[in-house]
Amino acid sequence: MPELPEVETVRRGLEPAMVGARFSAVETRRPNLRFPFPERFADRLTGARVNALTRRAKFLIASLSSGEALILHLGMSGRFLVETGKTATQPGVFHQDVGRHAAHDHVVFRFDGGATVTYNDVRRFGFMDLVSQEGLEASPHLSGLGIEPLGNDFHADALDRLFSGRAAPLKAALLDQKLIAGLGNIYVCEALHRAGLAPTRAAGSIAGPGKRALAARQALATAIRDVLTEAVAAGGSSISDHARTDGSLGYFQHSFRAYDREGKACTTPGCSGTIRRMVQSGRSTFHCALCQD
DNA sequence: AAGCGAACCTGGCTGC
DNA sequence: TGCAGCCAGGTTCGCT
Repeated sequence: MPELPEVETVRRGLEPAMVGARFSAVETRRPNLRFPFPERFADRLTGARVNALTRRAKFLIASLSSGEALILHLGMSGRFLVETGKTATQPGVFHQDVGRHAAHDHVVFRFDGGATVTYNDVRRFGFMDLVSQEGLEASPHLSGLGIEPLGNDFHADALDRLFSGRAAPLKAALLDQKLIAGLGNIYVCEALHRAGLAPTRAAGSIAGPGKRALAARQALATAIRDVLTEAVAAGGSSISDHARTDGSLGYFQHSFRAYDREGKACTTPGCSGTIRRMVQSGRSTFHCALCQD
């Protein structure tokens, strides 16, 4: 499910229920997700108040009154459901379509105001960790992350610096969280299509002093920022698993120009090409061979 | 060092 | 209807 726009959508959904609230009870229904839960996970959370809920790349970070920070990652299929005290008796879309969801409810956070936040993750690639707030930036999960693509430091010059000398294809370089943190398969495909750049092109080819390289990295920086901003505004993309915290669906998938459009006409104005699917480093790449080069 | 493929895990869809 | 095979938003590990 979740790339940056989906994680940001989840953050905005969790914020009103969690920030300012105190954990009254925490229930883990299995010993691990992708990794084991940290020692005394429920005990360390219970009684702590959430001071802030922020996002770094695809990570959610809850700053706690205990001095610790709760790090959350949704993996491929992680989702949260918020039930406020008032509507707790009203089943949401989230649990409506079968028991499959309840079967994969792995963690339940209860808050003193009566709200419940349930974490559901079919494939269990997500994880949760607790670290001290002082050690947050240096923690193994966050320390190696690259720049935020929606941050002020992200622009064509940053791409020049990051991609210089890189032989890896643009697709792989953009997926590398150590360079730019937050993009995933969908938005890399979409950004490259918007920028008119072939996914197979060497990342280093858009670095350096040439005019064409400069134009290419400016186009790419703009495309990345635009597609992420539009996707956040749409509440993310709902392919199969992603849902917002109230169970409703994001709708950016209706705006895809390349991803999952194999065989369909390219939508670039004036282009008569067709979207093709190829595999790069084990992931599907969707692109137009005519207008991306 | 960088880059690629496999592994982690479950479920949905396609095709025989 | 059943079953095998492929595919899925991410990250990490191990082998070139």
